[in-house]
Amino acid sequence: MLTGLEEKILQCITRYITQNGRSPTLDEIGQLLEIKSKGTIHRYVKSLIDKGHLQRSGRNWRGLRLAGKQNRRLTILPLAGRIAAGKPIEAISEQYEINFSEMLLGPGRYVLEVQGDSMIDAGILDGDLVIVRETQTADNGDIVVALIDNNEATLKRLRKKGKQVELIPDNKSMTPMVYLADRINIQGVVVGQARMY
Amino acid sequence: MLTGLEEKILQCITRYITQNGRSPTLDEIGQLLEIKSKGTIHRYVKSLIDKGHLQRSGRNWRGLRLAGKQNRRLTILPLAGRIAAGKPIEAISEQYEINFSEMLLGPGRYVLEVQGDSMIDAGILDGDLVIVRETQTADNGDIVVALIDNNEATLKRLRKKGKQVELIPDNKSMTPMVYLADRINIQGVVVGQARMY
DNA sequence: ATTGAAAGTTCTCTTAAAGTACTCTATTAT
DNA sequence: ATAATAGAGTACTTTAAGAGAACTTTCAAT
Repeated sequence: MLTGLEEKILQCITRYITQNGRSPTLDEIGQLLEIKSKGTIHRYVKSLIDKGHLQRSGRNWRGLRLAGKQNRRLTILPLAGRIAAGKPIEAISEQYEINFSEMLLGPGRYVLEVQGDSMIDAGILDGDLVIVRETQTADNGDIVVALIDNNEATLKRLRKKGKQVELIPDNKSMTPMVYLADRINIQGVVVGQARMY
Repeated sequence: MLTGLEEKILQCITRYITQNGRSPTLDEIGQLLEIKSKGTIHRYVKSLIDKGHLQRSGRNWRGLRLAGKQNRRLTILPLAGRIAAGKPIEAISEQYEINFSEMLLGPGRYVLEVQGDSMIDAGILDGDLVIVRETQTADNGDIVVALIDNNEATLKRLRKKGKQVELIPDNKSMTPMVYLADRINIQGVVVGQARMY
């Protein structure tokens, strides 16, 4: 069970390591999180180590490692290999693991069932589920949940053009719709898609 | 047997946890349910713990956990409603929940990464993940992992025709392949598909 | 090898927030 | 009438979070 700060610090360290390839110092964590006392940081880093989420390699500076102990588990399945949908090629290769919780977890995630065929060229079919991360902002090219005139929601690909916003269906037989930016509210961006047979 | 308030509080906590990934504080529950006294909330939370519907992990803040099956939680997301990919229609409906572990868990499940475009008309794109249930048998129309001559694996839709087996790519520009039944071994059927952006 | 700055560790002190344990009251159904 | 349910409120305890001082260890430049 992690407290709010422990969670924040773990995330911060994780991000730092993936970006910079080495762990941050206590002071750097403090800077990123706007906490002035490295004593405080140290306390929580230590408790993260105790709880098994981090490891310290020796006593080096920047010696923190991610341990990722219990994080996974429920949403992990063996990734058995690649399979050709084109020409038949090799089947099972090495044992890997695929972590669905990365896609699913995190605050502000929810699921929508898709109705209609407008995103069919993006492989999102009628009846599919999309996992949405709540946010007000999105980048060009993102698939977004957009609210039009605070009243109708739709799933489209986003393109911003100055004061205009284009909502583009990924379906050759449909045409993009253009709106003034203030008519459109982004509700979230699609971070995953799933289908059950 | 739960009283009305106990029921409400349990629901409230369940929803909060599935949405935010951590349990609410007593005050937050009170806010959501418009009850001013956290003493009252505490009384009912306690009785829910006594009755076995909730657990408290240590004495932490936000330390409530849903009892019962632990399977849940990580693989459950709120299903917020349907969204039109065609014409914009209504957004959020009632609060439902979608359980990914149904799709993911279970014996003999594994994941394959799809290579190639031969199932593109079924909404399975290059790079997608498919969740496969191991089995030797499959029905007509199933998407299967088929082993050809005990040597090459491929992902195709199945059609059995007497002594022949047809492996059909869901791609207009590709042609089905026909084999004698004894050259084909079914390895599994696709029960799910997922994609991460 | 020495040394000083940077990083890590161990404390104490403080405050705000959350949880717990009561009492008192009102309503409702048996 | 009585017991169960539901709510308000008060007082108290515990936990989370932060500041900062004092200390030790590591690293790199000389």
